[in-house]
Amino acid sequence: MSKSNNVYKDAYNRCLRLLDETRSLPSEPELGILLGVSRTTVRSILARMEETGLIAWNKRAKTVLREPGADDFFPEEETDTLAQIIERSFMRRLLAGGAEAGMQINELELAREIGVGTTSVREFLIRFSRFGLIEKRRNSHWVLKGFTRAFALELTEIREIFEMRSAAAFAALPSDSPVWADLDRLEAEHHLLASQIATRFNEFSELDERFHRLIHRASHNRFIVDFYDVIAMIFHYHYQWNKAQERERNEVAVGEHLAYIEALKSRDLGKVDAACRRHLKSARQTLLTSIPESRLPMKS
Amino acid sequence: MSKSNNVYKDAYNRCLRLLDETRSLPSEPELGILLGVSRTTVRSILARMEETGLIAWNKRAKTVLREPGADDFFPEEETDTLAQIIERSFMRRLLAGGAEAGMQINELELAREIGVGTTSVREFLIRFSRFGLIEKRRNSHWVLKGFTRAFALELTEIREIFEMRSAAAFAALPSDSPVWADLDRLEAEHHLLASQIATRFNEFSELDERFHRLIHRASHNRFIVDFYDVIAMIFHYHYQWNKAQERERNEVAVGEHLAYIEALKSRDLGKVDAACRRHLKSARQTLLTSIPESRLPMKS
DNA sequence: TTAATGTCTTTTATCGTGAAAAAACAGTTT
DNA sequence: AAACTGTTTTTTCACGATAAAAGACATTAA
Repeated sequence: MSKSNNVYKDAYNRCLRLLDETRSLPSEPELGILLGVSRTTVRSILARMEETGLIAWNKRAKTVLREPGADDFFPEEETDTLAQIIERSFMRRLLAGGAEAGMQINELELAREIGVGTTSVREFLIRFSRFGLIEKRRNSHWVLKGFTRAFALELTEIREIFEMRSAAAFAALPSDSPVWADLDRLEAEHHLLASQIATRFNEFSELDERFHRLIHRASHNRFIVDFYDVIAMIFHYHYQWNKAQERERNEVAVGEHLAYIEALKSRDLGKVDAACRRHLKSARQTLLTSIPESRLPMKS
Repeated sequence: MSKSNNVYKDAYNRCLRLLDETRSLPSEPELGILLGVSRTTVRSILARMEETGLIAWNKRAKTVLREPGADDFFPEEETDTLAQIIERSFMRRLLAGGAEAGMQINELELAREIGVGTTSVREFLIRFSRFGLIEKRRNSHWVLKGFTRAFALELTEIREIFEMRSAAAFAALPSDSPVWADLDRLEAEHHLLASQIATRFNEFSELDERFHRLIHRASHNRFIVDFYDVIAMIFHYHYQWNKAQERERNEVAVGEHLAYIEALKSRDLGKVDAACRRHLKSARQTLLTSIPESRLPMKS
């Protein structure tokens, strides 16, 4: 097996959902843009839809024949990228404990264990290395640096520097900038979530990321924007891993975000500074408490 | 051809230089540590040295028979890593002009042009992407963002934030920290270089990097330390590219470094701040003047 | 009994290959 | 003519294979 057709499968599933809404599908190029894939993939999708009797396809005419059922969809797990599969698998091992700092990472073993080629694992590790959790020994193995207290502190230190700057830049944006409308929209979403926090608390994670990314974008600095990838990745797995008091934590965070948004809208730099600082401090605290007391570092 | 033996060749060359200094070589493991390679490679080196009559090798006895001549060395270009070759080639194209922002990068074409496999090019591009000069379109090609004025400004903005912090942390280090000795050594090297600036000005680049890395290490933050890789990479090629007033520029920079070192040693945060700021400002200026006026950005 | 050498095994670095997906080209329809 | 469909070419993605290099194990010398 050379390359999985997950792009096709994922796009196919998304296309199925489109079928509910219309009587006939748009042109091939239009569908390509809609689904974010090439026309080649669109045509494969259409071909299968015709085969399974979902649509009648003749040149421009693509008429919907029936509503898609549950079996028409490809299984979720077949729509993931190899990179996603490897990352998930790797992070599970990393967070599941037994991953001592200083431990060496074996490409071949990882590849075999996950059931993929070594090239994909190598490429993943190279991409992943920018998160600061692993390091390469020249001409030799990778070394795990570990998800330690030190890591969390270094990460949050930079995060705080960057976010304070971005927040200040955000507040200084002219009032006709479109970001204010984005902020209003996010504020409304926060209010909505706050009112339904008891049942929807687990949706905060995604809102959190969108909110902070909006702020970081105001820095107009690619290094600051890109650094948020590190934070997002860590928080993503952290949220999945640490479910203790999740509801309470998220409720507090929503409140902090609302105060932060309020401060931004006031454009008062002092207030922005204070609100931002308060939120970042509690975010750091949350992250730190989830990290087990570090064992003694190994001799390298 | 599957893998070049540049590790062996490079280590061989370095080992030849060792031959001048002694009558007999140390044990295999010791040599391995000295050269930074495995014993397997050491044995290949010894085998060849025996073959070419450089040494007599019998178990522990490795006696030098003759001084190595110029032809004993492997050609310099055969000792480079593939990664280095690709990087150089890529940077040449990037800096040689004709590399408009927005242009797409073709892995296959690059690989063919350099004469290497696509895997190596892919891995290079992934590693290189953290420098912020290129970006990947999902499931598709890479896009060149260009070595523009905006890039230089974003880079220097972060550099300045990080270095000011690191410098302050450095100055706060206890006097029994070994870094002060390192600083003294670097200061002496600066003085020496200053006195011979007319002929050795091109050696500044390397000294510059060592000096700044020493300071950044005081931050004890892997993200700050790692970020210096971006700066080092840019300055490395910048130094090679922009030879205008090289001597003058470096002479000024050496002076600034010496003032900066002086300030650090005084441990006076105000002085450190001022000296650091002055140097970073002129470094930014130097970088900016070397970038051609940016053309209008392309429509994406 | 420690530390070296000699030998064998495992892992990394790199390539060529082939399927998936994108992109380019050519011919049609409106 | 503009936008679409049909067809062909090119590029990306991922694999298995192989030489270089590292590492582990067994043996021998000091």
